[in-house]
Amino acid sequence: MEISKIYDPTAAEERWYKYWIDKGFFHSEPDGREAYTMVMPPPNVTGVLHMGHVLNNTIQDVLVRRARMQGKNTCWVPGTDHASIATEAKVVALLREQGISKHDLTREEFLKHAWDWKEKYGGIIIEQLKTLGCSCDWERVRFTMDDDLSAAVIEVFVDLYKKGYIYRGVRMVNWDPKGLTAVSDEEVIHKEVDSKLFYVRYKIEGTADEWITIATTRPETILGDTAICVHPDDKRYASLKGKKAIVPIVNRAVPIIYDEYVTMEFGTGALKVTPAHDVNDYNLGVKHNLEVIDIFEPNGTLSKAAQFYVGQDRFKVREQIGIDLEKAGNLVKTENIKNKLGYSERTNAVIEPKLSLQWFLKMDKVSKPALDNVLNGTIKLIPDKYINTYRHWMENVHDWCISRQLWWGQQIPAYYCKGQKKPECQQPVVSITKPEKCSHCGSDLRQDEDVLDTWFSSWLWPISVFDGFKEPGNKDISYYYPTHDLVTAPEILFFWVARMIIAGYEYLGKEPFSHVYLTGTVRDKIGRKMSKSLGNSPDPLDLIAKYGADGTRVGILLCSPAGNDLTFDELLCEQGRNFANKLWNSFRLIQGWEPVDIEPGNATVYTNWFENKLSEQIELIEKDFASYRLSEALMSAYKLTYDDFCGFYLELIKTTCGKNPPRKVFDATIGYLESLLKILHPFMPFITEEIWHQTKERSDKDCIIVAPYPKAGKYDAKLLANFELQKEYLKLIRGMRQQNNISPKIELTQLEPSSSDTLTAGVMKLSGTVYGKGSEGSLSFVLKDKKYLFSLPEGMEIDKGQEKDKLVKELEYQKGFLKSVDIKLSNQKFVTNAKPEIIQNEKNKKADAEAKIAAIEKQLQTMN
RNA sequence: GGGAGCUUAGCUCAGCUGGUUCAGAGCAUCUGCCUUACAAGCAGAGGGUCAUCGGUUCGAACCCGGUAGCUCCCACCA
Repeated sequence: MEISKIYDPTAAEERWYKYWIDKGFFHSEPDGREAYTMVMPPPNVTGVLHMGHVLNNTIQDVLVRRARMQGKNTCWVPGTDHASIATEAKVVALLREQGISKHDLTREEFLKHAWDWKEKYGGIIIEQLKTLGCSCDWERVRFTMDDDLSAAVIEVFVDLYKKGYIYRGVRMVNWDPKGLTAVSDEEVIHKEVDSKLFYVRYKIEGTADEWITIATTRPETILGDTAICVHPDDKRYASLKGKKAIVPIVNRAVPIIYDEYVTMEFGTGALKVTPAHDVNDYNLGVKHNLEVIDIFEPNGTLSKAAQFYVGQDRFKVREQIGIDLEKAGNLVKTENIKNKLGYSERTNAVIEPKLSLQWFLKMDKVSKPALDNVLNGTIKLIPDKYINTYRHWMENVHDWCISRQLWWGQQIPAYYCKGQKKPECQQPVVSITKPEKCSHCGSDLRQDEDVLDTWFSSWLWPISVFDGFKEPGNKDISYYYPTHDLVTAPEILFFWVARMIIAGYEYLGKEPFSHVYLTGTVRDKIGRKMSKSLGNSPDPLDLIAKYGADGTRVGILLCSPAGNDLTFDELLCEQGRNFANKLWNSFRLIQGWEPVDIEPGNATVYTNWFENKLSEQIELIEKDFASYRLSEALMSAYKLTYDDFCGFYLELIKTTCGKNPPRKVFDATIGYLESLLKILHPFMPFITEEIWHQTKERSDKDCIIVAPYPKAGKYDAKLLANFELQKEYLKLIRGMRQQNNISPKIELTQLEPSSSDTLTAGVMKLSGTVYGKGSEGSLSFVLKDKKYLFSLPEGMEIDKGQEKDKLVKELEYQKGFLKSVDIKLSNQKFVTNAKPEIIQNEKNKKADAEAKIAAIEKQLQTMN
């Protein structure tokens, strides 16, 4: 059968993915084997696959596939997240396009639209993950708003409320005027921006021309001012005690208060106080019993309470009020400054601090075990530099604002009495199901309008996907929990990872996972974060179409050390594709061989070598996996295949045996190829499966996806070191052949390094000009301190170079080295502090150097 | 404002307890080859004051300071 020179991934990838699912390789049920469990960080249901997902899910798939090949019962649970703000915003926008306003709909009507939308578009990312080759258990796919999962959320809310960890209160929250909801502290991104500092003077009440000047970046909030605050020690303002200032525009008299909170050095040392729109001002307001005037509507326009500019946007008002203040003679000056503003993570709107009634979870009640168990290593963060960050956050954690003024999500199970006939009626009733009537007065109840923060459902993910709440202690949860690895982005270490750990300890008393692998952020070639808005992210599906899923996976993995950001370049995918093709062609070569029944002879040397090499490299790859250095593991496998197997081993067999290798050699070679395929399978699942089935006839379940992962055998390090020289030699000969147009027969019969003639040949630099003095027909050289003698290919000439210079330099170097060893050995401090074996080591080095010096001197004498 | 980390070849990164396993890998570049597995290939070559200044040491990419640049996290000074 003719096999194509170029490997075409498309057909094979689709075929094998279906095959794996058909044969049930992805599905897991509890059994007697050791489990390997992983839950996928659920992508937003609205999402489409981007490079971050590719990175994240490729890493997960590599870990999962390797575990599966190691014989573990592997369960990778996929799913999607309802992402309340993002999804609701999308649905609202879609409805708007259809001319429907959210406010014209009832909650039920809106939710129906949202669910329709979810059914239609929600599965996209799931299908895309399949293209990438993710071996998830698709029979277990979950959505954070599935009935079971929502029920778990409600149950947890009620439970925490009963424990007294959840409370409702008026607090200053981060208000997103675009999303029209409160967001948590973690969802606010601070950015430095250029802004203007306005110096505004307020007249002192009852005086003709006495003023107090304040500095503010937000002059529009003047309308909500209820005090002026100065430092009690500030002499400039000492005389104003007990007086009042007149707020410009609104002409309201407000008290001048004294508080140490004010920095005397900043601005004018006087501060306007707007308790409704600044956290600090709010605190001052509470302390000094100030009036609170909320001048904004939820959407960021001015409310009636502002009296002026009603209905206009806050930023427009800021401009206008500057002009108006100037006209009125209140504006002293403006200054350009840089300050930091909070932006909403989801909508990018400038966050407005706003007082509102929200639900909170007291974090200090639940966070301790989550901190302790990361610090004591029960849960390992990879890389561990994140431990510090994690600790800092956990030690300073604020209460979590868990209510959102949205409809898409789990509605808060709190019920309020409509009648309010008795004082007790004011307390909300929190319960899993809606009570019929108010137990105090018998009135009807209404449910809290708000939904819970999305993270309030995803923090239960590792438990709820195994029905750990619905059916505590069920077969799945007891078998699969705790899970093993969690692969996610560092950005959500607090949003999600920390909270999952909290929930894990709170509800199961156990960590949800043992290792957290934090991936980097995918950046483009010039270091910018890849994002849709910048348009600098390639569409992963295009990459897969162009380079195959295997090539794309290799491409992203090659540049992804744990925790470091990675600069992605499409070139890497090309490298991946080329590698796949190389592998394919190595198979083509072997496939074209016809073994004969003769004894292997010399070829045994090569098979023996490769066996050793394989063991050495498998051991190395094991180590890389153990420390989660996936790109290193891949690189080792890449070099083993490309350089050692294709570039050297196959080349040698081909040269010595032609198309008819001895059967033993042939069988061994197939075996090596299979080992390589297995090692590569987690990285390149498709091509390896494809070749696996072409090497021989196989039964339907004999697939590489479940083939036993190779184990490292014993190997002879010395033999391998010698062969590295053989490789250099082979390359040398090839180079000679090409450059001199001669064709020496490649015969590597002298595989043992020559022990004689230590320095007679001098120093030869293999990669450059050949220096040497060897006799006709032989060549010796020094590499890594050892001398080797090989037969010289016919027709090759030795270039007699500056041998003497080299030797002189070597001599000087060795003498200098000897001196340093001597000094070290005579150094009291060193000797007293050093371990005995280090001293012995130094002594050996000294002896070596002395021997070399003697040899070089002798050599130089013979040359003179 | 506070904290963490980084800076090694054109690019992306290895480099453990300071030394003779220390200056490495892959990619890219250049040169020569379409040699029957593979041009998505083969052979060869060039390329680094290990950011910078100082210190410790017999010896520093590595340890300790200073400086510069970059990144990230946290934070309620208008």
